[in-house]
Amino acid sequence: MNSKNTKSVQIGELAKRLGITTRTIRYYEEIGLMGPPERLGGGTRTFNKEDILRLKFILKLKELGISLKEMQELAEHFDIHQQEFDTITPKLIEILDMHISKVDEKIANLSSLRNEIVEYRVRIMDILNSK
Amino acid sequence: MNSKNTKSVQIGELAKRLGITTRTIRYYEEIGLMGPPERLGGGTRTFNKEDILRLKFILKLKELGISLKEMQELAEHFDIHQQEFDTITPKLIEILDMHISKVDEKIANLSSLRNEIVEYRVRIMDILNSK
DNA sequence: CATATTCCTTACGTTAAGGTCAAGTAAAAA
DNA sequence: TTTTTACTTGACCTTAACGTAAGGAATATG
Repeated sequence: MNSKNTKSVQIGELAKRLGITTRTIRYYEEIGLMGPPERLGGGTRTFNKEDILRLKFILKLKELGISLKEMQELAEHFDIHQQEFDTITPKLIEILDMHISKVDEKIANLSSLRNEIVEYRVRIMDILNSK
Repeated sequence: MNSKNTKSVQIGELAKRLGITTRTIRYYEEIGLMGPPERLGGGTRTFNKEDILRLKFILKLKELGISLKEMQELAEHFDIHQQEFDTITPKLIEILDMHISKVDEKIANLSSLRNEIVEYRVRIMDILNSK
């Protein structure tokens, strides 16, 4: 079973739990989003509760459409890195607000795009019908 | 001036007119969207009225959010390739309709994403305020 | 202990739509 | 004619977020 840490998990198990691949987890570590986890004697990664929380947080932000690069910038500002992971600062609010605006903009763009397509469609239909 | 064709243009001029780069035009030819244009003695590409219309059409569809790959499929179905470029068939209508649905879906997704972000934001604000 | 499973690192592949040289010709202008 | 542009092909580069081996070591199971 487990020797020192009561609730540590290996990478495969963790990936399965979260519905992602091991590659994804290693990748997040690779680009500095996850910070080096503890390792077993042989080098096998071990993730504790905190690591898991952080990973879930990352996945949540990703779900919200925030890119990994943006998360890196986020991590620069207030340190997700240094255990103060749950000390959420106004900077996050700021970023979320920016994201809301971005989303609003995208919606607006898509709406006018939709109109254009519909118009174009109408014109084509007219041509077809006038033959 | 011009010897045989009255209104033929070279690639640089055409690119400038349409606000794109020469690379783009060559690329469209490369992937078969444009079909081989006529050439001068030395190999310089020459684009006639028809070529220009086709290119404009491609750019229009691109503006509408249709990918180059989709245009290729489009070209398979009814031949943009063989001068019947302006014989618009119902297949184009079909594709435009598909696109309208896609756009609608994207809008819906972004809307619920927006809600989620706002909710998340509210929760964070609550945490900050309760401190 | 042997085998099966999981894990490790390294590193190239993937997608879209071109961008960016580089080396070499052709055409247009002076 | 010389110089300056413009054009040619070929080939490697770019971004995001991983996918997918390859080859080897470690852990778990019978």
